[in-house]
Amino acid sequence: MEEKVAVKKFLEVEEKPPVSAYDNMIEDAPYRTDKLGSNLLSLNLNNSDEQLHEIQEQPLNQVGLLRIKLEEAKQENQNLRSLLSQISKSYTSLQNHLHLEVKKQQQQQLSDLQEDKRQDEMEKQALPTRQFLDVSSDPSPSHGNNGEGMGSPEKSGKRTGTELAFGHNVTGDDFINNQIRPEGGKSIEDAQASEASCRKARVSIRARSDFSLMGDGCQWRKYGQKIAKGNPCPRAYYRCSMGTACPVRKQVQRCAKDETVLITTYEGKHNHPLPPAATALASTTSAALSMFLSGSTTSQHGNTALSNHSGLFSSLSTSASTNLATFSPSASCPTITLDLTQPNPDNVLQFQRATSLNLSQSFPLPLLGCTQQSQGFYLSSKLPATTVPLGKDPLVEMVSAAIVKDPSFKAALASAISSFTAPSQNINN
DNA sequence: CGTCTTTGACCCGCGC
DNA sequence: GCGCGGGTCAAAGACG
Repeated sequence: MEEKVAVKKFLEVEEKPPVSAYDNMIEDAPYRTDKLGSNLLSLNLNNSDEQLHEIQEQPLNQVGLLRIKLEEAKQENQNLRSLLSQISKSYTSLQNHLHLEVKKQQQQQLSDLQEDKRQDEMEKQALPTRQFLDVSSDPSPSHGNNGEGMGSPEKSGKRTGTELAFGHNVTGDDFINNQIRPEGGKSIEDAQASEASCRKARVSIRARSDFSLMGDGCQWRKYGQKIAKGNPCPRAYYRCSMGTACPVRKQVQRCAKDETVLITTYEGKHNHPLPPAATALASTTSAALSMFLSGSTTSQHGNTALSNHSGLFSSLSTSASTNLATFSPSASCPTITLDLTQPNPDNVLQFQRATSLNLSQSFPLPLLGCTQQSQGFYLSSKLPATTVPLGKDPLVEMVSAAIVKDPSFKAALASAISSFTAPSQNINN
């Protein structure tokens, strides 16, 4: 009887349906691990002769059924063990790889900085001539004639993307302002407009889900619902209810073409601390948006920062070509759409690489209130080649500590990730 | 009784 | 100016 319960309990863990592609993956892993661990333990404990004898006294069909289930559980147990050892191996090799790449990256950054310094010095030497040319061709007040000397007023404007990228105290808004400022008389208005658009910018996530809401770690209060034109499915409006007067809103709507696809659009900036699950999502989405914003700004203005982001941007652009991430820079409200309905894991990883790169290399844009640079999905065989050292991020630190401490957590995490990378298989089952 | 959801009314921006 | 559509408000009802 106890064994029956144990088997049922064990299977219960596997039956727990994934809520959505994005749904509290990390949050869920410890739960699954705990459950799996305790269930495996109880299975082992119950697998005694005494228990078997007890089972033999039961009607034949029940015993047979239980035996089959027990065999299944044993098989599952074995699978988990092999998975665990496999993951341990990959983890070790990944860690080594990461250390190597981090070292490489640091050396690269150092040489880049030296190169920038050299270029700056050369530009300073050439400046008198250029300034003369600029005054005749460009009436912008920011170029000379402002009585603040040659170098100083341009210092903020002339900061290269590289300098900004490694200035850790630079906010997203500062970054954008700094990028725009050197562009002449309209710079301040441009910066303000950019700031406003940034505040209004939206991140839209498409994910397959049978549920009417995507679990994102935040608490939401519904304040309206509307049938939008061209879509029979109603659009629901939610406001964040975690903080007092938090300005963050989200819209949830099913896709008109495919009702299994849930489109969640976030707008605004949280004014309160977020739970880890929400932080991970917020950082991922804001990183994607910030990259697109910086990419579009730089491409418009032809700033030097482009060279530093081109890799990231092209990487995301490639994603865009596979419909993973698209950007609609509508004048009032730029929106980035992250499509998590694509089953190809390469796409997911590609985006992952781009976002983590951007987060670590450029700046933490707190669009959705992410003040920590926590990336949710770091464990993959295609780990980004260039990231901040593991351990700078509290969440990453926590996860890696958990991995080291508790091997079963690793297995649970792996299964969570595999369910994430193959959403079409798992979510709808 | 407090909190949350529902839903019709209202506001506002945009295009014609 | 008018109509349309998206977004928000707020009263009423549901629920625990």
